[in-house]
Amino acid sequence: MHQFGDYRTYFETKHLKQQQIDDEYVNWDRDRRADISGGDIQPLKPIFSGCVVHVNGHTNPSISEIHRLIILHGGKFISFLSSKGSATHIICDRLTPRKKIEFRNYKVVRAQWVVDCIKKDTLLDWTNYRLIESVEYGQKRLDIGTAEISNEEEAAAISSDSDVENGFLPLTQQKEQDGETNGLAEDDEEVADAMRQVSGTGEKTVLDANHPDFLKHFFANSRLHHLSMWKADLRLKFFRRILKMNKSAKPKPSKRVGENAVIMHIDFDCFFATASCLNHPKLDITRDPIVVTHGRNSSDIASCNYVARAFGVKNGMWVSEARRLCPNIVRLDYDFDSYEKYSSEFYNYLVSYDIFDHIFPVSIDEVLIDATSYFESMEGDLAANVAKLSARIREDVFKLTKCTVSIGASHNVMLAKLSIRKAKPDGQFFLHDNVEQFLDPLSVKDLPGIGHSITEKLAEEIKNSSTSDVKIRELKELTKTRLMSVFGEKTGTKLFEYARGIDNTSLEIDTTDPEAVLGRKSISVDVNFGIRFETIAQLDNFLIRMSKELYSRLIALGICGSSLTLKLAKRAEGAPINPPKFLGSGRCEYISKSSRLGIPTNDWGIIGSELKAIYRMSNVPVKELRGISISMTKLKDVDTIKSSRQMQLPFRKGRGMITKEPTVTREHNKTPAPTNTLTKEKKEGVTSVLHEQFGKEANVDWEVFQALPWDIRREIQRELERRGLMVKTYSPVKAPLGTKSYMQQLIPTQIGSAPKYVRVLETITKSPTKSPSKSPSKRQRLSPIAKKESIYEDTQSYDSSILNELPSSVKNEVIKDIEYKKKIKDYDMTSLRDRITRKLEDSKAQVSEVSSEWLSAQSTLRKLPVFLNNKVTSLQMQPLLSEWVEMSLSQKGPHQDDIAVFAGYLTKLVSQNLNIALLLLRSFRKALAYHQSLLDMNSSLSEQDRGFLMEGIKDWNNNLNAIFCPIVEDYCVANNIDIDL
DNA sequence: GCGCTCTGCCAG
DNA sequence: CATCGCTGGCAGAGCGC
Ligand SMILES: Nc1ccn([C@H]2C[C@H](O)[C@@H](COP(=O)(O)OP(=O)(O)OP(=O)(O)O)O2)c(=O)n1
Ligand SMILES: [Mg+2]
Ligand SMILES: [Mg+2]
Repeated sequence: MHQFGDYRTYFETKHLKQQQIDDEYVNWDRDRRADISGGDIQPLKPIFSGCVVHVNGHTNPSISEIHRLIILHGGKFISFLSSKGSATHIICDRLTPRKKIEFRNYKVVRAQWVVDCIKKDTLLDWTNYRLIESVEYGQKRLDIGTAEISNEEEAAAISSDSDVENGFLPLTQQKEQDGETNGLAEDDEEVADAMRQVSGTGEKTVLDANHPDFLKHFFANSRLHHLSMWKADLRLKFFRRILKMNKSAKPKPSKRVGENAVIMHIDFDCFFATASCLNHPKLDITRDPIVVTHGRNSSDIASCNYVARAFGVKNGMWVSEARRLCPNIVRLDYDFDSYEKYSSEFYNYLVSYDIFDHIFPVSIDEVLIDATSYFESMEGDLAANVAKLSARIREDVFKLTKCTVSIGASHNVMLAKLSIRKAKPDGQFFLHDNVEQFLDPLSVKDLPGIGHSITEKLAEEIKNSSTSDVKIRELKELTKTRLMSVFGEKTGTKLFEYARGIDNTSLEIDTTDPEAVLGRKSISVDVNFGIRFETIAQLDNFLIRMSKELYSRLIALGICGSSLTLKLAKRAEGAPINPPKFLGSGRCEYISKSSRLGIPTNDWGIIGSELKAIYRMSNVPVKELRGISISMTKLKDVDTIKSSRQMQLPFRKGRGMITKEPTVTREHNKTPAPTNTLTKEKKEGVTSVLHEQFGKEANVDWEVFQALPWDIRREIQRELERRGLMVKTYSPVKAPLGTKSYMQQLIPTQIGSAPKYVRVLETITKSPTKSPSKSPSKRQRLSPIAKKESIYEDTQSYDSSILNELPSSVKNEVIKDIEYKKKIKDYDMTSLRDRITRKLEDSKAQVSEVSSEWLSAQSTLRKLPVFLNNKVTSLQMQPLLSEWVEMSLSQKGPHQDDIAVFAGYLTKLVSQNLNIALLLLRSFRKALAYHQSLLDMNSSLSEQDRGFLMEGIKDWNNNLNAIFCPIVEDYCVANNIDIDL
């Protein structure tokens, strides 16, 4: 990879340079024409705006001519493909079979297209110039059916082996006859090189989560991601709409339940299938069995039409299963843009009615409407009126979207949802009388909110035999008490009431709850696809990318959270290493762990560090990971945080702030993208503040510093180092092992006889484990502290040094490793040790040894002199405290003198810098939680050790809760600060 | 009885 | 090659206080 890394850099640089040259050329040309025409120039129409064009092989006109034409008309030209997807069009007059597959996801178009576009002065439909002719799909037997290149290419790819069985004619491709010799006779050597990059080993396609662009790529293609995002957007939009309407003093319709209420449930029929099918006029949604999917076997079917359903095909089913049921199934590609478009038409139409009491978006293709008032105000027969409105809505929506919707109506939400099942497809049904007869024969599974598990459990409860599906008629025979004892209070009641047609769900969105103003209670990023890691470093990188994704979403909403949860999917016992679905998660066991951050944040550095720390407490080997979810709860509005006493914190506002590396944003996100410019301004601002402070004193506001994005922090840190205001050795960037220096401060010479320090020697040494000469004495073994420091190197962001909660965890892991090495065979531990050794080698630092006497001398420490040392800043305390906790644990807890000293210190700190105080308390909790978990999972501890540790942890917790926490709490109460310890 | 964490369920 | 198994809310069990 290394050699290719350089190669790639070369290309990237070259790429950037070319854009500059292109821009210069465009300017030059404009000036030239201005000269010719005497200043009065007609700017060329930017017909290729948005196009990124790449030329492959020999073309007519030539590559250089195309290059010129494209850039003069507003397009971009790239002479190589740095990664898939960077070009929007590939211009090519000949295509080898190999290239055909390589370019399957591009719009491959003949050079004449460029010429004709300029002739017509407009961007012509590229499909008329596509290199490969459209496939005929007159017969519905075809296993394809899209006009998109990708499917044609698929067809071409499989034609050789399965054309007979699938019953379609291979494409006629005389072009392929040209073969390699002709097609690859590149006159542009650079292009050839670039192509080798793409097709060779150097450039990997986005496959698993290790690729830097995996998240972007994955989310761009994930239907479930789209569904979730659309839903959240809609909820927010309608929530805001209600807020606005309430403000404009419009009396909100009173809630009505019972006989009068009319709830309408409107839902597109097989939405994705119908919408995608509209891209293919030759297909008939009412006759051809159609599914929307990515792949051909273990790929999910997002939506299938009603023809396919007649065969037993269902949404969510795999293609292989569907094909078994219906061999002639036609697979179509997703078209998320068009789904969004149709949905938008639909919702705008509904809003324009302005007669409904409530409009409640359920999903992109589905709403619940409370039309009680409207029908109350109508004359005549209710059923007739409902039918009339339903028919009109269906008709109008079809005119707008060419998609059919169905409508179910009844007196409550549950019955409306059931009614629509009867209505579909392309129908309507108003359930108003004979409810019991309607319900009785239905399956319990049909009830909304009652899924597989509950149904199964109920089946066990009712019949002795399992699985046969329980009808509502049978459900009614169970008493409410019985249901509640089996399913719990809520679920039991729900089952009981639903069976009798009772449902009091209101469509009204509660805007009175102050918490509801945020529109949500949690926000999360989940990935359970493509998760395959070999090393913890890969995982760490991915966690950072996840954190950045979460950060962008928090920023987009202008919120922060103070509780973070990491959920891991671990390959289930007995599940195959490679599940049937490529890069899927397979059968998994789920483990979740949450952490209170103390104060709300959206900083990805903090989030990332925290996640790494949580993971390390999880005891799940990286190789076993199949999925990762992170989620923020206890959300707060950024403005609320700002106005509530913690103003000094530089929390980012709703928009316009972003770290240097722009984070992935959802493609459909309408929020204006934050700009880098603002970051720069911000950064300069911060730096100048810092300059002022330098003038006064070397008094860096660590609190502010801590809350900054890591890149800014690093910049400031460099500045501080330059000015000698920050101990350089605290920087893992420049001196990874340097933190040893504070160990020297921490443990002064007064203890014991002939103290031996951990020292970092600058000498370059290959093998740190074999350096007896530099050792003060005794047997050689790696210092746990030295190991700890080397771990820091794994993290690339500066925040990990100052903010990381991890140190104590990892360090203790290592200590445990050393102490109980013989007893522990844990996979993770071993790999951790390897990692450390390797890291030490990499860092080429030689660490001298700590004798066992020295270690035991430390554990008898009674005071931490650091408290008396004014030179140690508050933040630098953090790692020291972890040391303290750990040392004292072997003594069944901290010494009361130490507690008193720290309590005194804390009392002062709290008024000076609350944030740091909170951070320190958190360190304690973390360290204790970690030790606790070690204790819990390590069954090989001796009873004595266990007793010591248990007592120590208990004692610590008592001290923490009885002494330290009240100090902070009292201060906060006195100053009216809202905290969450 | 209350609040917290963790797990499971469900829908689109 | 494949494939793109997300996300948020609610309920319940279990635990500490
Ligand atoms: N397991 C699922 C369920 C749904 N969807 C997507 C595709 C669906 O088209 C869309 C809407 O979901 P519906 O439940 O409304 O299903 P359909 O619209 O496809 O069918 P119908 O509503 O006619 O039952 O959500 C999905 O991707 N995966
Ligand atoms: Mg639908
Ligand atoms: Mg739907």
